[in-house]
Amino acid sequence: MKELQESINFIEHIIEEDLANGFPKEKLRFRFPPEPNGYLHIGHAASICLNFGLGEKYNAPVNLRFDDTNPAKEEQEYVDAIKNDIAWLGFKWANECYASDYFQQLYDWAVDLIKVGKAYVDQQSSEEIASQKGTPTSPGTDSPFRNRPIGESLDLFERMKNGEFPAGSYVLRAKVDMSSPNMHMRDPILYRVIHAHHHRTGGDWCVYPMYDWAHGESDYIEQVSHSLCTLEFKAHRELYDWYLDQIWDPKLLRPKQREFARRNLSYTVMSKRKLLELVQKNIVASWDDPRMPTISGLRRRGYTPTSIRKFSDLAGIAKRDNVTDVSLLEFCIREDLNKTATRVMAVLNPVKLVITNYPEGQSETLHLENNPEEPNSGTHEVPFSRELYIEREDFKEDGGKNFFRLSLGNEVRLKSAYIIKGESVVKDDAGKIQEIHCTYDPDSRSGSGTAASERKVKGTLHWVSIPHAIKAEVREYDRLFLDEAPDAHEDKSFLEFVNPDSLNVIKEAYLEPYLSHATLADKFQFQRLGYFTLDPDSKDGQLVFNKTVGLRDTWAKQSTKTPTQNQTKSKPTNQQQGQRKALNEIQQIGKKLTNLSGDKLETAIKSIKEFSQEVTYEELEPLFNTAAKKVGTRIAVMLALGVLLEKGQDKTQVVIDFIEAGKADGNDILRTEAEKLI
RNA sequence: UGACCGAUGGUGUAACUGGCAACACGUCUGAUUUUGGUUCAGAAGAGUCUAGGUUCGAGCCCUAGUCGGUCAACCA
Repeated sequence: MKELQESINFIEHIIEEDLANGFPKEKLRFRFPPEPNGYLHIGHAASICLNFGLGEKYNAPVNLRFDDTNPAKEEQEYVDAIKNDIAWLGFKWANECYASDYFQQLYDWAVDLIKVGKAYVDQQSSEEIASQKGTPTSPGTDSPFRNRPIGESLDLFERMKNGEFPAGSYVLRAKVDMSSPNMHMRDPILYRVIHAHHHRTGGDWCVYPMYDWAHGESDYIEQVSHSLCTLEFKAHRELYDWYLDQIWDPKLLRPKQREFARRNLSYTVMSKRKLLELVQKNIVASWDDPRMPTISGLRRRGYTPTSIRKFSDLAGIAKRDNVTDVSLLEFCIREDLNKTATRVMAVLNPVKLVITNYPEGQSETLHLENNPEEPNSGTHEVPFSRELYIEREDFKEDGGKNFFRLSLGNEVRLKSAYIIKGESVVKDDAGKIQEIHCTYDPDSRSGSGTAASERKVKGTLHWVSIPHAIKAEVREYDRLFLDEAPDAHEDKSFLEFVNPDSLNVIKEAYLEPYLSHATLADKFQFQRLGYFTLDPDSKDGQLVFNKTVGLRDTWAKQSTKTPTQNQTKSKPTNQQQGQRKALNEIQQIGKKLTNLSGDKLETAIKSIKEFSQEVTYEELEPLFNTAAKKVGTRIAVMLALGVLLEKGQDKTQVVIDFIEAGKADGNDILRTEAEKLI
């Protein structure tokens, strides 16, 4: 019996291999190392879920370590936000660490490096240092201070630390290799002078370690076994290892860095710098604007921790560049909310509905299921009366066959209430519908058990009772960018693709009164519309709801014959195909040829012949060498050759040889086609 | 014109030391449904960037290309 084994990613493969090679499981340890200079986004969630997920899987500790080595950019506000986000996602860190906790140790090690001649103080300008660095294709040159006496470097470094020099005046550099093909090895800077207030160490330090120096050594201090980071740090690995070599005690664990691809999401950007720009330019209101791909933005939008973790899980971890479709994220939140959200009714674009045979002044209390997916979720009360609001889109005077909603002369059910029939409309001078008049079947009340209540009608509408309804603001969101990968255009700024209609505010929506008790923690499904949650902007009596995501809507998809998403998506593909050369088409079709038969085979052969009209002999000839086993391609080439011969191509020896080879082949189709060309 | 990564349906990932290319999203049918939701049943869609090679057998191995990414901050 085959066990259905859950597939593991390449990082887990590495860990499994280490374990298999004798690495003790109890020494596994991970870390999530954010720099507190911005808010976490859905891309970070991939890293968080990877590291903490590994911790859960192997029962290993995971540290939260703030990489706070640059006081100019980092703030306590970000530390707090990051901790909040990770905790919200449901992860627990073993230790809350800071690179700044290790400043003294790092400094001491740096002094040791100087003492053994592996570091020196340089006093050139950053421009000079940069120009000496060379380029990826040409080696660098040594700094004139590279061989400064050890004692002098020691003295200068101490004075740097003591604040005797202005920022930018001196740096401490590692003495590695100025001609290394790896730019990071060309005497990288270990320390620079910065006079700025640090969020934790205040004014204690005037020198701050660079990333490479701080990061690997922090991993070592914390005895992190697997230090996982994104691909752009791949080139840093050599330096990471070199630094470790200088201080590593073989009795202790030696961390190892491995890299994975960062996660991108379609129709948004995923870099802190760009997200910050959106905030600063007021394109969005804040870091937690519900349109932002930040964890805080998604939270405010109504996403749940479960949905984000599920997304990270489904999206996976690998090493190639990627743009994950937002539809996967949307699937994850719908899946979660479908199981958990309380069903309520709300009308966003109202039109008045009058039930003419329902007694004026009367009202009654009906019961609405809280969640049909959850049998024990109970019901809540919803008032019903003679005058209701329904969605304007839910009525058409003459709906036609495929319109399942209310129209004149037709019956629909009002959700959890009665079956009604459209009778007439009242319009204003402009022809806009003011009221819809209908009659109801008093015996059809939902749940009454009568035959009338169990009648089948085409559609069911949501509604709210006008005299009982409460008003609220509802904010609907669309993708922030109109382009699938807004920051992938070399010639254009991502800002050019901002969607001007990403926010739609409905000032007056009508909700059933049950929603007056909504809290920020509640998740609702506005029936037939989508999932909604309360926004923190809400005040007493002034509720504001955010639309998290709409329900799947196959009807809208059918009726709007221009599904924008798919069209924009398929366009480039079509263009590419349109531009693809005829020869490539032939090869492509040819590959499958041997798997086809009957009509499909005929069609394939026909289209190969069509494409052959656009192929020159010069293009085709190289394919005569196609390996014998690639029969499909050879058949395709044979077919194309046939077309060229018909057009007057000479039968050279090369051609004859190819045909003869075809005649001798074991494949029937190839033989037949070859014989036709004798 | 260097070094290092990467390339599998529209998208994201699988395929343990070579053995019928799998899963999810998305798309399309049909059934069920007091949400045009959910659920259920099914379908289409790639022969694994190209060309050679090794092998009984290659997405996995070898060779040569092509395309994409990363690397020259006193950022991380």
